[in-house]
Amino acid sequence: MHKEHTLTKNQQIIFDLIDKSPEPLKAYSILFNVQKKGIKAPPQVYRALDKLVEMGKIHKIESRNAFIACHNSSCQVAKATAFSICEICEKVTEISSAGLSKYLANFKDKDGMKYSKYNLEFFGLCKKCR
Amino acid sequence: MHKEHTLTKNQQIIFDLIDKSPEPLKAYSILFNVQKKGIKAPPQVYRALDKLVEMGKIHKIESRNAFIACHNSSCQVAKATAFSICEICEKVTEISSAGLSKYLANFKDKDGMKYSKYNLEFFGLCKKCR
DNA sequence: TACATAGTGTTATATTATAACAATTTAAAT
DNA sequence: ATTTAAATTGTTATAATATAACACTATGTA
Repeated sequence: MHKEHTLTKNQQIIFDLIDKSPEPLKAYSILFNVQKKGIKAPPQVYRALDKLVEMGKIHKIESRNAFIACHNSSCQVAKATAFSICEICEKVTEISSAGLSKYLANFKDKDGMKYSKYNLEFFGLCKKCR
Repeated sequence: MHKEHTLTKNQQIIFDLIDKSPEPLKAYSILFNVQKKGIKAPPQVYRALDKLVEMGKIHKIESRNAFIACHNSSCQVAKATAFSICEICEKVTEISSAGLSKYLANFKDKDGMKYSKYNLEFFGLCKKCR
């Protein structure tokens, strides 16, 4: 178990915004929303995002270039992420399934290779959109 | 079984390039490589890429913004993709594991929802890079 | 033929992300 | 407390990725 990270000012501002958002946020949308708090330029946003991702506080949804907060308190989630994405309303939900994460964490390819990290994105229609 | 797609001129040029490449290619790298063949502007490349992805002839590696040819003859691969990515040399391999695809195709989340499509990216070190 | 659909060529621009460098803050170590 | 190293910040500029919009051409089919 590693030390709890304390967020820096910019990290905290940006994390709070993402954490409050019901949907994944894109970097420039974050930028526009935090300009009133003094964060004026893209590198400030991207640096904070990078650190937050490293810490596992947020995750990047690769297929959408957007970021959501992690609500999974597990330490491993930064290295083992799974999401469901609705192709209509774009709602994104982090999947936490012990079965799934166990299966993937133990998955070995043909050469017997195991992996240290994975990201899985499922696509379909959410309940509302069916 | 749907009709075999015949590739159009631009699609064929771009598919051939990707298919011959040992590594994933990025859109602008493709563009530079096909300019001598008369494909001069980004939209021509992106349009061909979009169609090729739709057809399942190539896949996009989301975490890398790059494209590789599908060598999996299965019809389902466009909707069910898994890759291993070496974090040192960036080698990318498409994983074809019946067990894995069966597991994921049948995966249901907490709400009992099934998904029509998924993309999985594993990260680690390949044999050479360990 | 004529009509619809898909593909092409082109210019411009939107969106996403990083390089580079100076200044400041923080943490830790004498 | 003072110094030092490391991390963070602020800033400008620019790179890299991707799409909008519109005119035109090719292809398939009624």
